[in-house]
Amino acid sequence: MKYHHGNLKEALIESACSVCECEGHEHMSLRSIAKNANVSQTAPYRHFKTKQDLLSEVAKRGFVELKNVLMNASRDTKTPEDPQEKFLNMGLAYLNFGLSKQNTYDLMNGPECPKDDYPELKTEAQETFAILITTIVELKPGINETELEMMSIKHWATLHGLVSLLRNKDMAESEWGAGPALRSVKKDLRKFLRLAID
Amino acid sequence: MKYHHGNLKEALIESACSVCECEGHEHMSLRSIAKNANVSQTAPYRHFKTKQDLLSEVAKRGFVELKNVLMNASRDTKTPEDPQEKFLNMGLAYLNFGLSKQNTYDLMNGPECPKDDYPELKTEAQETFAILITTIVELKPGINETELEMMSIKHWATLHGLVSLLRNKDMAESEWGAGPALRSVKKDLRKFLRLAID
DNA sequence: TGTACATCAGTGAACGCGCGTTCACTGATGTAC
DNA sequence: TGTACATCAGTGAACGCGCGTTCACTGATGTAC
Repeated sequence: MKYHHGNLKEALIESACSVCECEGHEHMSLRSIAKNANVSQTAPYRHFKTKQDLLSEVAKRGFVELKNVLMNASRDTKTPEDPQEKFLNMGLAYLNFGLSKQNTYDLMNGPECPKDDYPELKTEAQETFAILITTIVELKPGINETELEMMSIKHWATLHGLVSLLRNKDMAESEWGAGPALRSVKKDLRKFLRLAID
Repeated sequence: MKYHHGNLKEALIESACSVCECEGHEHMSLRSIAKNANVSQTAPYRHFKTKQDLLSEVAKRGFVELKNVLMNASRDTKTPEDPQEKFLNMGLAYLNFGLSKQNTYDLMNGPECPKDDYPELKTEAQETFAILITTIVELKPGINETELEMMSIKHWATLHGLVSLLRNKDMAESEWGAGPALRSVKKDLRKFLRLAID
């Protein structure tokens, strides 16, 4: 170990991203992030003014990744002339991200990093939403402004809500009520999404 | 103040409910709940084994209230022969609950009170979901099991997701992207729900 | 009805923990001359 | 090229806070005789 790390800022962000997924975003302490980067607990203060500054970087990277995930899903669609299929793939990619990066997803959407305090974070979040809208416009060409807004929110709410329901252990593992339903939805997400998007 | 309170258990639960809404469920400390009930910080231990036991009581009451809210909405529908209208009113009632009792809503759906550890809480949660299902069956009579499951999850996810999106300050107050859309959805929730339920 | 006593329902002090942050410091680096 | 020195990027100790929980206690209540 050199005394001067060389690229500690980057290392801390990566450490924070990893701690976030492993420990959960509400258990991310500056101490554990520093320790995980093999550095003293006060070292982060050379690179970030506050803990929140570091967390917002994690959230920002989350949006960058989600944006890429969505764009890739759209690009890789076998039948690019079929906007329905395109949106379906994007929806699946969104769900997949939300389910595999749960804690990051929460941090991105939670109140811990107020987007008004972090312009870059805000931009990334907005651009992510923009991808969704763009695809919906393709889905229903000629849609008017109000309808477009409603459709966007509707689809987004469905995806967002589904992420939340599917990861709810209490529900998913229940033998009654929501449990079986959630399991059968999970078994064929594509089929479910097709129905949800109509 | 008498030394013996008389009904401290009930008073503590009510205090917890009020602290939950005022401070947020993640800031509920046993100390603040006790203080809010004008009692020493250790008094709760005469009535609850752990903090979690007390919190689960708050969540349970949340479900009881939500259940009532949903049943009332269904019962008070002017045109009981119109299941669509009935479901619409229930949806609005659900949204209203989620938006006005945000912290309780989070506690109910969050991981703080694992439902498997609190059978009564689990029962209440399941019964709440059951009301939703029942109404959907009326909505589409003759619907088969799988479709029913999908419809339930779809509608529930939409409601759940919308609660989350609408209370997101970052989004709702944004001047770009989701902001305007969310505001226009909020302005006419009924219209939005009609579209979302199709 | 009066009293001794077990039990119940409170109390304040304290423990031990983890946290964000500050402080005075030290070792490494780079640059002016 | 060598050296003095400013600056940078780390360090460990400590502060102050809030938390859940435990402990030994005390005041109030109810009940057996």
